[in-house]
Amino acid sequence: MDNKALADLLFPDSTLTAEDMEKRYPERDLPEGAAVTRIGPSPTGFVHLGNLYNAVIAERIAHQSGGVFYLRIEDTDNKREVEGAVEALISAMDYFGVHFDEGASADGGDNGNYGPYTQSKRREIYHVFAKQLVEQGKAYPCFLTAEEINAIREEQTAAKADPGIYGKYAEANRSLTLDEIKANIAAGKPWVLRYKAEMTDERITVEDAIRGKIDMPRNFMDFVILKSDGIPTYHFAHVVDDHLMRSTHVIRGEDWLPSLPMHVELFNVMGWKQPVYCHTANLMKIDDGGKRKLSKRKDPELALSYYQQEGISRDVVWEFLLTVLNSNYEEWRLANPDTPYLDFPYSIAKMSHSGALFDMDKLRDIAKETICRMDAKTVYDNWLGWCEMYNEQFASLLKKYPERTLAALNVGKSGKKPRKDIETWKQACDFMSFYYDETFTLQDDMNEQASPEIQKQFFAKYLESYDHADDPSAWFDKVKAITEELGFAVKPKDYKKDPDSYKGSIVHITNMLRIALTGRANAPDIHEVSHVLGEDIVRARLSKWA
RNA sequence: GGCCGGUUGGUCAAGCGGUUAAGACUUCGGCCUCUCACGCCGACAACACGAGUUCGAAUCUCGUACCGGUCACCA
Repeated sequence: MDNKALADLLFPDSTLTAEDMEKRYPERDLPEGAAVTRIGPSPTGFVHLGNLYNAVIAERIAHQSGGVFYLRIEDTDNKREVEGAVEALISAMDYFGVHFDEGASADGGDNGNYGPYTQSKRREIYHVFAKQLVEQGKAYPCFLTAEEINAIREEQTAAKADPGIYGKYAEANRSLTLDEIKANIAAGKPWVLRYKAEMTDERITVEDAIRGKIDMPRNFMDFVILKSDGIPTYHFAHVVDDHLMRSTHVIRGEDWLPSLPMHVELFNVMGWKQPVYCHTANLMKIDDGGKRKLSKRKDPELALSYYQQEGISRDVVWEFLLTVLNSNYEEWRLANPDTPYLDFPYSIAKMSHSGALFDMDKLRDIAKETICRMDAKTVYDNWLGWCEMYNEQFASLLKKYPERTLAALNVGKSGKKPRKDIETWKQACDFMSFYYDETFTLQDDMNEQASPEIQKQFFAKYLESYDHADDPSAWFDKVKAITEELGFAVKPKDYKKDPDSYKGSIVHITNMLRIALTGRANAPDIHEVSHVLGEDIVRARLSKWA
């Protein structure tokens, strides 16, 4: 077989050479140890937590080492493509604070010198190397139809052989003569380009940065490298792109592990240096008592859009991901409560090998903890940012009452034991609603605290003696005085011991105040809340009951 | 089924041949307290199983079981 002639027949338009490519995409000029990483999502329109999970790892590895982190769109499967998916992806990544140094951009353009960063635009690049493989006798056109392949598979299944095109099953197409191939092509028969593998029972070992040594059988499959439309499969595109874009580390889910031998094979035959592979564990979820991979159909919390809609802060998601990703993150966080998470020395070696269950309780705890550590202004800005997207009414309230809101966000923040009231921006809108007349609602029943007559008496007396300038202890002394006057126990314990001697306890009295002021019996400190609201609102809300 | 990966409390996990087997979340008690939240104290609860190596194994080896992934002209 004249390989050169075959290559020209198959790729008549491909005139560039591998050397041209090497020149066009030279080694990157980076300091020693700088990592080049990427994410390579396919634009299906659904951005999920796993995308972010791997993105965070790749971003950390690159930026922590002073390297480059880029975005490559892997759209070699046009059947799955969804319009607007790239924009959605970039904006989601942006929302969660993952920024690319180079790569595809939302407007369809490119950023950086190693592009195009969209695989569908790299056709001629792949063809250069595909042609080279044909010339070297390492690849051949295959005219097998889907039916023929199915028949082979059935035969293999019956014989308990490995399914696939290899060895004797590949013979028919491997041994086609140049003339036969010419005739097939002239007849318009579609063909794919297959890698010509050696039948072997050798094994390969790969040093995975997360899992350590991995021992696998060497590839013996004649896998497809170019589909009949001339577009490469993932395997071929991955190897060509990561070489040419000079990736040093490939971070991807563990579901790629089984195809690793193909990639190793390609890197070897091309004579290229393998990147460091980092196969991450998949996030799992409990379902019917069993563990399973998170699925986009069944698990809404898998979609990144879920976190945006719920108003789960970017920082919360990072904190959560980092605790899941790096086993020593929590420890570090405890020791460095005020250090930004980007200062955490992330390490691949500390990653878990097994799939972590997605734990909503843990996320909620991290959320409270994280937001609690933010100062009021940061909370305000983040919250407002979310409201502008998802809750216009609240956005306008926050903008109308910035000072009151800031003061409200500072309630219970001083001291060693700050309150942890806010989990999500959505829930914040609910929790904080009583600070604004526009959203104030009565949620608890005043009559559960005392009879209407006592309510009237109490509020009248309270208003009468109310001095907005009182400090907390002066204020509370007055409350106690009224409590006693009305025949209520000043000490809750006294009432508990001897309920018949009192009409109630001070708890009932203060709860009335809370309900009048906040609409609910459970709320932050009354004195503090009163001062956030201001004297006018306090008197207005209380007067209704007097 | 073949290949690959994984297996420490309910969940996430530390552990790297000698530990009373950390810690966090959850749950449940209790304390603090004008409610709630916070905080504090405490409790429950784990090395999948079986061999082997070793004076000694959660840690090393082998096997078994279970869970997961993957076997496309999808990524």
